[in-house]
Amino acid sequence: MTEVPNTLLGKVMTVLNAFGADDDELGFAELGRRTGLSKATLHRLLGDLAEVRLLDRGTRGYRLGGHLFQLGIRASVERRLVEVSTPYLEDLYERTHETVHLGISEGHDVLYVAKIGGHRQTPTPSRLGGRMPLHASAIGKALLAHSPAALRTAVLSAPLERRTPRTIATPGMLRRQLATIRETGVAYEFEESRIGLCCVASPVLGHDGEVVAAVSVAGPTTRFDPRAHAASVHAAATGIALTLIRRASLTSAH
Amino acid sequence: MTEVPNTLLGKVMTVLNAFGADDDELGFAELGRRTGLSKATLHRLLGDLAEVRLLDRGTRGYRLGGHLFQLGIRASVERRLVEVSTPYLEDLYERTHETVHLGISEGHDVLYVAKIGGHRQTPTPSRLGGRMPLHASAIGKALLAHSPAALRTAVLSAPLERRTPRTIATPGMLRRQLATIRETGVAYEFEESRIGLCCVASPVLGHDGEVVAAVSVAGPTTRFDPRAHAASVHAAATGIALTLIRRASLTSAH
DNA sequence: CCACCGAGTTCCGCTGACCGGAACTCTGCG
DNA sequence: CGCAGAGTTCCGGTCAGCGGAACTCGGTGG
Repeated sequence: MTEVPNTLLGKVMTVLNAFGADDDELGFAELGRRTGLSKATLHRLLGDLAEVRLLDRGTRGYRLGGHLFQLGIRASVERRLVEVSTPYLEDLYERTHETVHLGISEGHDVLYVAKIGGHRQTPTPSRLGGRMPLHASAIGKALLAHSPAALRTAVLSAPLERRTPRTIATPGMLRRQLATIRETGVAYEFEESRIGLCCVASPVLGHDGEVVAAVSVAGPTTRFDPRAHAASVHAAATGIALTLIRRASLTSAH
Repeated sequence: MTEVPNTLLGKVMTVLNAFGADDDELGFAELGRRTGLSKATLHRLLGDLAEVRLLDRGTRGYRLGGHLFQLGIRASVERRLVEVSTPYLEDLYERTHETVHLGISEGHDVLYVAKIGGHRQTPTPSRLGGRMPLHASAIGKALLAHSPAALRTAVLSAPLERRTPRTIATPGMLRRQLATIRETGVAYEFEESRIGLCCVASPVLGHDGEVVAAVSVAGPTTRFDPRAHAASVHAAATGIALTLIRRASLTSAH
């Protein structure tokens, strides 16, 4: 865990971060366990957070509140990314009719920030707001390959968690793949995050080459050939990148 | 403004709420003006907020932080709504090729929570996370018509802000429209939020008739006939409602 | 060159908001 | 009935947070 200063804000963040991507509602006791706060403190804090709607009271506990959603959707950098990307993701979906993702890098994980997949989408291990280790998915590898060296060595020197038997779990193998990805701008994944699932991904690069996000298309191993869609994914990622840069230069001009 | 208790959390919310949907970055002084906090307090608070990434430091000030985005995307109720709705919105977009919106009711405003519109989308006055008075748009009227009587009377008795010359600004007229909408389940708008723009909207109702959200399709007055798409919009809204209810009964079963 | 202004930062002593241990209520369960 | 786990309330001590004031810094104009 990260070092949490003993301040109100620190406690607030501890509570909010106690909610994982898959948690719907958490009860008082569960939150107590996860945060390590004393009952009295936690009780008061939860009450206060609910009052400002950073948390909502549910039937069986608390959940992240509507106000949080409202604020989050306004976070300008990410919103801009989502707004700009959406049309390209739609295109990509219309072309492939497979599940399309947009993810950003957050710590040693991918954070999924957008997803388009139609009604009969192939089950992916991703949820909006969900996470996946960087090394265990196409989108993650695309991000990682173009990340600063510091992050890459950090990930490579930490143990590589296996999500499936096919997850790349040896640093050497991963390092070689990343080199290839950095050259080609395309990352593949064959059942590395979930059995039965294949992906292609491509990075969205900013105006001085730093990686901003990555786009991927995922489909079932049986009928989906990632290579067939590499060009489309790459084109979408490039399109997003160009639009972002154009927008940025417009606003900073004034 | 709402009464803000003199507590840290209260100040935090004051600061975060100082950011409007259109604000990108706000400077120290501007935040001081909007929040009314003393310089010393504000300075410390901003530093702390930046440290936990509820705010990010930009080149010319502060903006809502990445952590906020991450938490917001996890707020379960809204995330579920977005996840369930997306496929239906995609359908609607593929069918109409016009800008599609999803909005929820928040105070006396619509809050736009999703938007699909392709590259050449017609300019709408909405942004993701943006707001619009309930009475001044199709999506707002759809929400309002199915809202609890208390909200309706509150909106009807407050002055109805004009966004264009065609905005419905007389309570009588609005009340009559709302009655019709409640019967038909379809709301129209003709240049009431923005000149040149027409909309159709339909409410997404929960399992005991309460309104959860609303869907709309918007297009330019010149080539867009809202009536032509009423059925599609209504179908999408109903589809979302059914899926939401099905999901809810599944989780509450266990 | 200085005087002025607005933006942002630092200092410091006072104080009440926040802390957490402990005692309490309220369930459901065997 | 007694116990265990969830959640709530009480209360005195203390330190995090408060804000006035004095400061730096960069720009502007007289």
